[in-house]
Amino acid sequence: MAGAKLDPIDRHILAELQADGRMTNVELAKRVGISAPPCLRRVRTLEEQGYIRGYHAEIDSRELGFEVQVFAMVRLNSQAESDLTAFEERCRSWPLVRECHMLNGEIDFILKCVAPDLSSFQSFLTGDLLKAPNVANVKTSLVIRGSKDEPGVPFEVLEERIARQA
Amino acid sequence: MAGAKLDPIDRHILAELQADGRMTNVELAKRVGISAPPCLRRVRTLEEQGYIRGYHAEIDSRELGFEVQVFAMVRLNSQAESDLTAFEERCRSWPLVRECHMLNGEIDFILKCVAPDLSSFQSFLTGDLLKAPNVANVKTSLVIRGSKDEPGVPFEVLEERIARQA
DNA sequence: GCTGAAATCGCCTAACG
DNA sequence: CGTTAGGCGATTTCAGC
Repeated sequence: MAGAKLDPIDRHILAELQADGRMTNVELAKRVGISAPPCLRRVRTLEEQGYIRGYHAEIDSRELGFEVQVFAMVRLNSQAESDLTAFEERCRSWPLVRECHMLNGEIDFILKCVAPDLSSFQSFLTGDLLKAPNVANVKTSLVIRGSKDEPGVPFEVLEERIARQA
Repeated sequence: MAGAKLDPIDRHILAELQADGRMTNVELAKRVGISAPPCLRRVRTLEEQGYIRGYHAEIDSRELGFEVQVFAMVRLNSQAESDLTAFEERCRSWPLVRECHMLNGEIDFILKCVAPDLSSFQSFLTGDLLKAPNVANVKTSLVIRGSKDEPGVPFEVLEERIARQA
């Protein structure tokens, strides 16, 4: 099972840093029950091994004037690998597209977009996304309100699974 | 226009902390071109005013054994406000549901879920989500691969807008 | 191997101009 | 906003388990 190479302290460190990524190392060490130096070494190792991909401030995009959030469901004409990667590359170049996921089923890609207002989004939609090569059609849905937003790992589930198999 | 209360240094601080939330204050101060104490004061103010909602380590969920990501499109029978909030509350209680957004159009909610494997997700789907009161139907789409994942604010767009209106 | 203790170094964070 | 300065955290070194 993946993640089993980590001992309980490592998992505790990850959970704490996911909840508060700016915690000082001594505070982190106190919480996970070891002293500061080994705690710091563990954090560095977790970073090097790719368990921690980075640290980010969570910014309120609405406060900064991005009032609109939209999900766009995209269907392509061709699903050849080169066409898929070409579309992915385009998504990476569009700043209003914050996430892009390739899906199975009828929809090829789902995009999470932000925009200052509806008209900005519309001009992106008609001027960029719908004009991109190979795009067959796009269905968009406005986010009325956010109900839950906790990207990351549910450590409760992880611990439960590990406890059960132990 | 929102976000206009912030001067260029504040926006620069936000952009830097979004990119690296664990940067030291002196490093941050150096990058935005002021000395450390006023930089720290600005960060505290941005936190208090809600521009910064928190700091989080970005954890590789696949490395921790969550191999499956799924989008679930949910339609409810009733869209009365009390029924909507009841469903939102349920989503908050399900750890496998990491995001839940209320949408306009045919689909009432879109859920981003993670799970250790397909069978765990299936048991959540049939045992919890589909059995929840008021759920009319659920369409799920597996994430084949992630193409872009940069939650947060596109500061390039923000700066461009501010420059244009100046 | 791992941890923890001590010491150094650098950062944080007041107080003041 | 900058400078100063005292205290605290980060990080290395080294010894012990």
